[in-house]
Amino acid sequence: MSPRKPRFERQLPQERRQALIEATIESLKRYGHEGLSVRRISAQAGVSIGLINHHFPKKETLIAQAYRYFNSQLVGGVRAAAGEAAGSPRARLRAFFKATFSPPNLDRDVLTVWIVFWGLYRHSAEIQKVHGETYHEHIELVRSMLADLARESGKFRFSLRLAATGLTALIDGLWLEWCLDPANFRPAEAIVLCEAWIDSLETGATPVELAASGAAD
Amino acid sequence: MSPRKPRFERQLPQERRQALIEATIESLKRYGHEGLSVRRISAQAGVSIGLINHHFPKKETLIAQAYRYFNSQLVGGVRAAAGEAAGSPRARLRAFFKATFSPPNLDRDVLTVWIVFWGLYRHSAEIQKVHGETYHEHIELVRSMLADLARESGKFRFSLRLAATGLTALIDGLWLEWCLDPANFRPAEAIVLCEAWIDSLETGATPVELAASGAAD
DNA sequence: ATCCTTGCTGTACGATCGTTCAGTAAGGAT
DNA sequence: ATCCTTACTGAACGATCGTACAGCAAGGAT
Repeated sequence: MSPRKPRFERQLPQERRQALIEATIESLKRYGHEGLSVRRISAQAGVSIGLINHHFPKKETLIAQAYRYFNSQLVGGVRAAAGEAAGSPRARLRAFFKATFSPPNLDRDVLTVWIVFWGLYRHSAEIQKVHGETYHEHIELVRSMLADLARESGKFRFSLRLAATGLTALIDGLWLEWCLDPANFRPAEAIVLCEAWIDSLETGATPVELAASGAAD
Repeated sequence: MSPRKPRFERQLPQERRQALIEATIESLKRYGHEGLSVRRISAQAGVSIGLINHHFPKKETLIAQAYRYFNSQLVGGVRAAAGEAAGSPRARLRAFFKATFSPPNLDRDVLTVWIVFWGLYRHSAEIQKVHGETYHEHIELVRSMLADLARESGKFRFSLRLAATGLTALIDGLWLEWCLDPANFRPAEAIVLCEAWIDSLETGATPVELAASGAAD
C-alpha cells in the first residue's frame, strides 16, 4: 500500500489568499455576475466553501482585493509597454496605444469582469476606494505622457487636464465599443483614431480656452 | 358605513405591463443589481409578487423589455433635441452634444441602470438582441449627422464609418467618466472636446487611410 | 341582481445565497 | 514518535431568490 495521499495541502495564508483572488477573477470571467458566489469561487480554487471566510472576514473584502489586483495587473502591463518604448514621447504614446488595444488588455472577458465590479460600485465603500486609486493611477499615466509631449512640441489646444480627460475618454470609449462588438472595427483602426487625436492636439488652429465656455452648464 | 374600497384596481394588460416596466427601471436606479428581483420590482410597483409572472412568462422577458424602453427613451430624447435644432449640420451636432451632456441623459442613475443591464449581456440572448438594435440606432444617428456635415463642408480625414466610431467612442467615454466621478470635469468641457473632434475632422491636414495600417492584426 | 371573465393575490416550494462553527488532519516542531 | 498549531473541511442555519398555482375579487356583461 502506497502512502496515503493527503486530502488537501496547507498553504501559507499569503499564498492561499492570492490563489483565492485569482480564482475569483477566473470565476467572474467564466460566469459573470453569477461567478460572485463563495461556492463558485471556492470550486474554481479547488477548496472548500468555508476556506474563504477563514482567510477573508467578509466576501466583500475578497472582492475588493480581487478588483485591486485585476486593475493593477492591467495598468501595470500598459505602463511597462510604454516605459520600454524608445525615447520620444510620441513613441511612448504609440506603444501605450498598441498595448491598450492588444491582448491581454483588449479582451471581452476583461469587460465582463469590470462590469461586475462596476455593478458593486454604488453600494460598496471598499470598491469605491479601490476604483478611485486605480483610476487616478491610470489617468496620471496618460497625463504624464501628454506632459512630455507638450514639453517637446509646444502648446496644446487644451489644458493638460482637459487633453488627458479627452484622450482617456476616447481610449476607454473605443475599448468599450470593441468589447461590446468586435465586428465594429479593427484594433489597428482604434490606434489610428488615437494618434489622430494627438495630432489634433498639436496642429489645432484655434486654442480653445474654457473660461469662455464655462459660463453655462 | 362607507362603500368598501377595492383592495386593488384592475388594469388593462398593456397598461399594467408598462407600469411594471417603469417600476423595474426605478427599482434598478434605487437598488442597483439588487433591484433585479421580482420582490423589489413588485414592491416598487405596488402589486403582489405573482403579478409579474401573470403578465410576463419569465423575469428575463420583463427585464429585456425594460432595457428596450429605457434605451429608446434616452436615444429618443437626444434625437428629438438634434431634430429641433436649426438647419445647419453643425448646429444639429451642437444640440446633440448639449442634450447628451445634460439631464436626463447625464445622470449617474442612468449609468447604474445600464451597468445592471450590461451585466446580463453575456448570458441573455434577449438582452443581446435589444442591445444590438438600440446601439445600431444610436450610431446611425451619429453617422447621419456626420454625413450631412461632410456633404456640406468637404472631405473628412477618415471614412464616415470611422469618424462615427471615433465620435461615438469619445461621447460614450466622456459620459462614462463623468458619471463615475462628476468632479473630473464640467459638462460644458465635454461639449468643447466633442466640438474639437468635429473641427479636427474637417481641418486635419493628412487624410489617414486604413489600408496602410490595416496590415497587422 | 347575478354571472363570468380574468386581473390579481399570496402562500408554498426547491434552489442557492453568505456566514458560522465544531471537528478533522496536515506537517513542522520537539 | 508524539505533540500542537492552525489551515482546512463540510454540514447546518436563516434569508432570499424565481416560479407555480389555487383561490379571491373587480367590474363589465347579461
